[in-house]
Amino acid sequence: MLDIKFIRENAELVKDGARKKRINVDIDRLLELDEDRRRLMKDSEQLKAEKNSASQAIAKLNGDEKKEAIAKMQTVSAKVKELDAELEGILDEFDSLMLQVPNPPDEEVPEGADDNDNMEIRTWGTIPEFDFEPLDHVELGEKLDILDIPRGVKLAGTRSYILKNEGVFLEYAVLMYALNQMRTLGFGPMIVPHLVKETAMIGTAYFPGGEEQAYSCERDGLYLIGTAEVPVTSYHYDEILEEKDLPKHYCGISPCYRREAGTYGKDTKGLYRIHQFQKVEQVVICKNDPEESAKQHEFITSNSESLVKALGLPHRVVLVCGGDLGQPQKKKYDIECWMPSRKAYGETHSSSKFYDFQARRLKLRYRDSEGNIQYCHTLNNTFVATPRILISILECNQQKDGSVVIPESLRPYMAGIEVIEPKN
RNA sequence: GGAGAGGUGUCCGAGCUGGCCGAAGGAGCACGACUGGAAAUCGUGUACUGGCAUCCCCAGUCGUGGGUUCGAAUCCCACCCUCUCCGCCA
Repeated sequence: MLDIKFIRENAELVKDGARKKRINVDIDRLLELDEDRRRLMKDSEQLKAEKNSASQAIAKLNGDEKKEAIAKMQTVSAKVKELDAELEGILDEFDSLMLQVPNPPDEEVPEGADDNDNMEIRTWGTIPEFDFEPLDHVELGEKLDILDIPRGVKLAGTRSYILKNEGVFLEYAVLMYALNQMRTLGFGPMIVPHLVKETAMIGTAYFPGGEEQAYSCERDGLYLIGTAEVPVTSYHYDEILEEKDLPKHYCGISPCYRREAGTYGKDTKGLYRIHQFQKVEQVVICKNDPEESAKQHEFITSNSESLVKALGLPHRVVLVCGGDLGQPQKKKYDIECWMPSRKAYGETHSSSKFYDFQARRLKLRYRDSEGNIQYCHTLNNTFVATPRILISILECNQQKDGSVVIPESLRPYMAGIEVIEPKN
């Protein structure tokens, strides 16, 4: 959510931002409603002021005088009610429009319609070439007896899977390695609720709009998180922090649940797009300052780059174009790791900068050095998400004999396993 | 699942027989005094949101939404949330 004042004073910028993001929202209508709203508020408030001072006086009156004054006030009250009713009608439309206005993207965000127009910023590593016919991760998983998709589907439907044997160790090794790195980078880890209230979903700007993507537990009014970003960013919901305590660096580790509604037929093979995965997520809460936000954004992005480097995975960083940005983001980098079976880079990380867009909804504020209340800025980035990252790890590290060599950095967490040998 | 208690400012906590209550008191924080410096002590200030182009003033907010009233933190109704005890259970 943006500040209406900001929209009023930067109408063209906001309109242009919406255009760049390919989001349709009637800013002119919003501004029109804003004017009506302020006019009605002013009128109503003036009457209320009259009423307030009159009722003070009434307390001191007696008899007929009092009766007269009361009668007079009743007509004023009626008028106030009329104005407020009119105001309420306007506010409904005003509020819903406000929730739809997208955060205008940064200047350097490229124009574009979808992920094909994302801009490659840098690449790392050399794309592996095999002197044998490489397998994809599904075939590898079966041969190594670490992945069983058919039985996962049997139990839980499409986009389900079962990791087993060394696959389990590999997944937890990735997570434990990530947690370890997070610690040295100064991020405080959190295990958070996986079921959250609607306020957290709205506060982080997943709702309204993303309801279809979330699993909901109707009976309890709770939603399964699609990322730890939701509970971790909401951690300080409705709080006023002290500037000296910022920035806050947190990381959440959690399973993530996504319905993937509307993606039928897309990425149907293997572990790329699934309903349930695990993730270590970086979250930053910092002060209201574009420079600081930009600095933190580069920081969390480079953190993840160093992780995939340590795993030895060839990857690239792309700057996400306007049309591929969500409503709340100011700017977003994706990190994409090489996935041999796709013969392409596949998104493994998503690094987002929000400014105060989420913080406004979350009532997440801080007191600055002058004692003024400010909305915080928030950012987040995947640190590692598995099993998607396993696609790269397995496929890039496969050997001619069908075995997979575990990256050096993961071995301390692998219970002594250095190579996963084929069983089938 | 059964029974009860409660939701007030950055935090804790009074008020709840309706009227200078946006709210006592304490903690915290800020500034000042004291000090070589600090602690302690003393003094002053300190809720949020919005309107106003913002020092002043005005409106709203004591879980949320309605209602009663000239006037509600205080009375009534509905909903949400939290806690305690019992039961069940990892």
